[in-house]
Order: sequence, then C-alpha cells, then structure tokens
Amino acid sequence: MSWGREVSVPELPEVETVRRGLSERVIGLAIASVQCIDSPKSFPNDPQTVTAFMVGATIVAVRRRAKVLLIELDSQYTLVVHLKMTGQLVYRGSSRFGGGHPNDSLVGDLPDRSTRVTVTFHDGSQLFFNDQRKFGWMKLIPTPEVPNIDFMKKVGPEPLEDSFTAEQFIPRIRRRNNTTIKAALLDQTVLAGVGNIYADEGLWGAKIHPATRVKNVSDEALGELLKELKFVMNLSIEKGGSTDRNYVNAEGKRGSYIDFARVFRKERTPCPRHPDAAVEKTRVAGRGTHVCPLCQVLQ
DNA sequence: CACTTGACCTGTCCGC
DNA sequence: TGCGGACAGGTCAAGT
Repeated sequence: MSWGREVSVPELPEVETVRRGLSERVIGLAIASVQCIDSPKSFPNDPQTVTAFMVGATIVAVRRRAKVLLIELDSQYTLVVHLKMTGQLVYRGSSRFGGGHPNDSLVGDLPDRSTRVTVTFHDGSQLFFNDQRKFGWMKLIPTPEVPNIDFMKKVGPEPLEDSFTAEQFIPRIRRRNNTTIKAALLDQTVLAGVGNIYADEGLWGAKIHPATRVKNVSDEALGELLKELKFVMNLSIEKGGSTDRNYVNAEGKRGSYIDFARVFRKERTPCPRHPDAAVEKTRVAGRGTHVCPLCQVLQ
C-alpha cells in the first residue's frame, strides 16, 4: 500500500490528498497501541488520556479543516494533526498480508529516524507520523472541543467552498490593505489553506505582482485572483497534490501538480505566456517568490 | 493595532 | 573531504 509519500510542503491540496488516501484505508480500524518517539509537540496529552481514549478506539471519519487533518475516533476524541513543513502520514498494511512497503515507495522501512508517532491497529497495519523537522504536531482532543482550539477559532474560510465567492473574499483580504498581496494570501485568518506554492501560482494566473499592496489591487483583479486560486488548488487536488520530482503515486504514475506549475520552482525557465521572458525568483513576505517580469508588473 | 521579522528544526546543497 | 552558511516555508511569538 503506497500513497502520498514525499509530498512537498503540505498546503490545502496536499492535506486533502492525504485525507482522501487515509479515508480509504483507516476508517473502521481499531487502535491496538500507540508509540510516541522524540516528539514533544505531539501528544501533549498525558499517557493516561492517550491510553484511555485512543487505545481500543476505532476510527470513524477523516476530515480536514484548512491544513489540519481531523481523525475522528468513536471514543469521542479526535486526533488533530498539522503536518507543517515536513510532516507525513504514511499507512502500511499488515505484514501478515504482505503489506510491507512497495517497491516504488520513496519511504523505506518504517519506523525510520523521522518517525515521531506509530499507531498500530488490531489487524497489524500501522500509521506512521513522520516529521523530519519536527514542526508538525498531533493532539488528542475531545471531539466537541475541536472547534474551540486556537487554530480553529482563528482560521479563515475554505476557499474551495462554492459559497466562498468574491463577495466574501474581497472584504476579507482588504482587512490587510496595507500589506502585500502575497502576505495577505499567506495569512490563514484571511482564508484557509493557501501556502507558498498556490500563492505564487494564483498570482501569476491573475497577473498580479506578489509585492503589490492589497490597496493597489482592484476589486476586479481580486475576483480574478480568487478564480485562479480555486483553479490551481482544484487542479492540484486532481493531480494528487504537489510532490517532489521523484514522487510516484499509488498507481506508479509520476503525475503531480508541480509538473503543471507555471512559475513555482520554474526560475530561469520561460514564462508560459511570454516565451521570451524568464521566470524570476525574488523574496516577498519573507518567502521565495516566483514571478514573470512581463505579466506581473508591480503597481 | 497593523505589520514585519525571527524562531522553531533538519537535511541538502554550494563554495572554499 | 570537511565545514560553514544559506536555504527550504507554516505558524506563532516577539519586535518595530
């Protein structure tokens, strides 16, 4: 069983891809044991709570809000997981059924040195939370209290919801009128789930320079930007998220959004609109930023 | 208050 | 070959 490994920095489409893969595999599985290794940010809960409400519980749903995964248990607790920069959730089938890692997996035997948490199910299969840089976290929270945690209270609306239109988007992003449009897009309280990749891709699509102040972007251009964000994130979900060059999905195909990216990590290559112009890499809002100097002019 | 910068981390890459 | 430093970027705390 192989899916979604080596997914690059997870934004909304990557987390949604992980959610879908997990949904197909872990719903209905009962937890036999939980092992936590070198992960102070994971399980701030005391071991008694983990034992009482996780061990023996069965997974009933896998949800997503913004970039956070919500693994709901029948114990009325939910495992809340943020992958941050390098987090991965990797499921491996039971070895009794030949479920070792497949030949095309980019992740070797697990657990490995980046494994922080191992969840073992009654059927012998396992779910590994790997996180090389230890920015990610995993918390066990009573399900009714999930909406009350800081992250949930502050995070903005889901941009891919049909109900999220320019009417909602424009006033929200104008709360950040004095900052750059890229910083505003990365602000998770404005809207949820956009990170560095889709900010750059969406801004190129809407022909807006990332360093443009929000106040200098017209309502019309903001409407176009929302359309482009929805387009690139929906396309990415369709492609199974953005992955690094070596990614191979469950079917052994190399499809990934990165192959469709127009500017992200495309510095010094031609802009798709202007074959004579090379994509440039700069720094905006403290992030590596990719622009076409011809179609994205600073206003 | 609004906004920007630095810290949190570790693996990789680049120049000397 | 080894070594130091820059870089990767989501989010929060601290600083301006």
